[in-house]
Amino acid sequence: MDASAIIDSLNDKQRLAVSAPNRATLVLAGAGSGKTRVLVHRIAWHLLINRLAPHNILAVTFTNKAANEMRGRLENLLGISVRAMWIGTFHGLAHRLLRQHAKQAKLPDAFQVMDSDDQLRIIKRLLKNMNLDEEKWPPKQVQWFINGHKEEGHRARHLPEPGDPFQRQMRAIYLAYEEFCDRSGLVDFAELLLRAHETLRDNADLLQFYRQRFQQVLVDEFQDTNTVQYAWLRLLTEESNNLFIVGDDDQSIYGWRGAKVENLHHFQRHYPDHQVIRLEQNYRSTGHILSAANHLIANNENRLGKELWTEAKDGEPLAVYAAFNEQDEAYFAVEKIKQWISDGGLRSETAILYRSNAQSRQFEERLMTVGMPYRVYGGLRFFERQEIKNALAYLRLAANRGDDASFERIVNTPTRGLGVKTLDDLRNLARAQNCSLWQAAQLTAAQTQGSSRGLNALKAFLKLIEDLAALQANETLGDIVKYTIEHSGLLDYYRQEKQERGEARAENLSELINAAKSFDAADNPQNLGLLDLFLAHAALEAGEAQGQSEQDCVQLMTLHAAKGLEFKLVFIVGLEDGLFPAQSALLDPGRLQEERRLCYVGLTRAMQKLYLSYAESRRLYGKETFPRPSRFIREIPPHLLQEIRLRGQIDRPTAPAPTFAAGSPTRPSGSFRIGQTVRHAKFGEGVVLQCEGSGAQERVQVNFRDTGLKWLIVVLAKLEG
DNA sequence: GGTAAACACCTTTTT
DNA sequence: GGTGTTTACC
Repeated sequence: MDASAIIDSLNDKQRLAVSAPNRATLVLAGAGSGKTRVLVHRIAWHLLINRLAPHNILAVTFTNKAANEMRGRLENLLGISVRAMWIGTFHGLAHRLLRQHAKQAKLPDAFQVMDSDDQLRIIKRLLKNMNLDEEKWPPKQVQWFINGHKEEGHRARHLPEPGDPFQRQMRAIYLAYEEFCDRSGLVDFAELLLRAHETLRDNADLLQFYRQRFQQVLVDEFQDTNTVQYAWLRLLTEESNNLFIVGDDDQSIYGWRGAKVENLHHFQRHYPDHQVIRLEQNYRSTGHILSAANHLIANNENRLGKELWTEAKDGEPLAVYAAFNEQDEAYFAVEKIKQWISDGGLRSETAILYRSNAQSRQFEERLMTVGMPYRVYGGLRFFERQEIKNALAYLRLAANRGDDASFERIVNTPTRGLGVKTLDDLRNLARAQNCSLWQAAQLTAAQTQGSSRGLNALKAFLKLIEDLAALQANETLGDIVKYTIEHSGLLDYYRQEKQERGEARAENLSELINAAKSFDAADNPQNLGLLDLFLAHAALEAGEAQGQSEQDCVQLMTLHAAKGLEFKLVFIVGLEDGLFPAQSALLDPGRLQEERRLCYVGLTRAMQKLYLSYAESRRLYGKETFPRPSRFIREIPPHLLQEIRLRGQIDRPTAPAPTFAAGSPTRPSGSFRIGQTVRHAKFGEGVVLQCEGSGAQERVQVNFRDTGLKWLIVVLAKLEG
């Protein structure tokens, strides 16, 4: 394979990026401009043209999916395996680093990774220990505080002692949390990043080693990096300047969880010699869709600047549908999808995108009634299910008796007569002795006289865990997991649980056994315990929400989840001020801009046809609301939009949307129908929402497009309609 | 220890 | 309004 094979299939800008000289490079890659392609080909270029070995390259992504895709495409392009190459997520790579250098990282060899759920449990336990009221110190907020500081690179001891008593207490909790994690050998997600950074920073020889090893560092979705992630990258590349980043400031939608778009600006300052390459040719969408997206995003400030273009045709205008209410909106979308199918399209080519998960319900119900298969993204993933987490907790406790979090989780699951009383005694003893719950349990079992129910149960539990631990020394991973699930009593416990749910859980448990049997740690070649790696894998890669759904189905997801995907037919629904943009963003210019970028991401998912919809009336938290159409619709030039009606003044033929009957009944006797479009001399155009009274008392409530809700006396208002 | 009633919550989410 | 979680009671 030679250079031409890497270069030929690319456009000029992509070539420029792939063959760029070895110095800091920023590729501003617009949506659908082939950014993964550039990354993959750039790596191939290093291997074939610059003669680098695979282990000289570090490629970082945010999700496992992106990492897997990159590796797959690379191997496809090169026709060889690139196992020696470090391709992975920030967290995965940090984990790998820490495992290999646990000593320098000041971590126990068998340290365990915990997910945010584990973290929250620990915080709750800690608050109880410290006698703090959860009302006053909400665990979620504590978690947010701790993670926020870790992502900024701050340890509790680095924080100045605040005067504010609330902050001071927060800091104290953070300190206690760190202490607990250290003692239990537990590492949370943010800790992986922070610890990896500190380890390199504080071990000169290690840093030198990796700086020499990673001659090229490539980063995907750079706009999503947080402070520590960027600091870590900088540490590795500030000498060589060989940092190749791909990103799009217009698609930065994770500011709320610590991502810093500013890192793009920092990069330009920290690497003064850098080059910038813009990928602006879009291969995904029609001209009209792109034009709409460009106009929308032009309303944002401080952009690095970029305008997408395409050689594709303009295509159809974007359709805008003003639904009567949320059910009507769902009805509309599903009708259009039915049409798409009958025109020969696939369900899997269509996606309904919404701002918040709660919105999926209406669409699911509608899809269900018409019997159309669909798939909702999001929700609990495999390794996050409680039965799985319980099974893992047994494995972890047996592997590491100091893991109090796991101890708490399973000591009485399935129930074995270890109630609140016994546990409280254990916790008190553990605190008094400053030891783990496990040690406290051992002490109790050894010292307490008699044979109360609780004591026997405790002894049995200790024995069980010891047995499981003995097993771990000798058996294969698959057998360890199998035996653990069976002998812990979990399998029986879930089997006898009510019907379907129990069955599903038992099934998941056997799926876990399968996963263990086929777990292949080849990607992590050190001679570390396979079980430890498996457990870390479970935390770092939570798996899919649903199993392989091979079926051709309509795709439902949040706009966030849609990033990186594309569909021929896209619906962006709930385009209402207060919903999208979200209520809390309306008054904050910074957050409003992020909402706009989210909308931009949504628009650019569509390849052929895009529907935008909003409801004129929506039930929100049990209350009827009359939102106004989203400002984002107004930011798209009218000539790109086409208003669609299924109903309205013309006629509403066969299908009165089911909800009209369910809502307030229309009054055939009155002069106006609900949903009817009317015109007022002063207020302009609007839609009738409610009618009441008759004759001189007849009043109608109208939602005017420009001025919002008004009640009008019919005989006075001179409404046309 | 398991169930029902009361209660809080209500963007977005990957690792 | 709907859901998930804590509390109260048997």
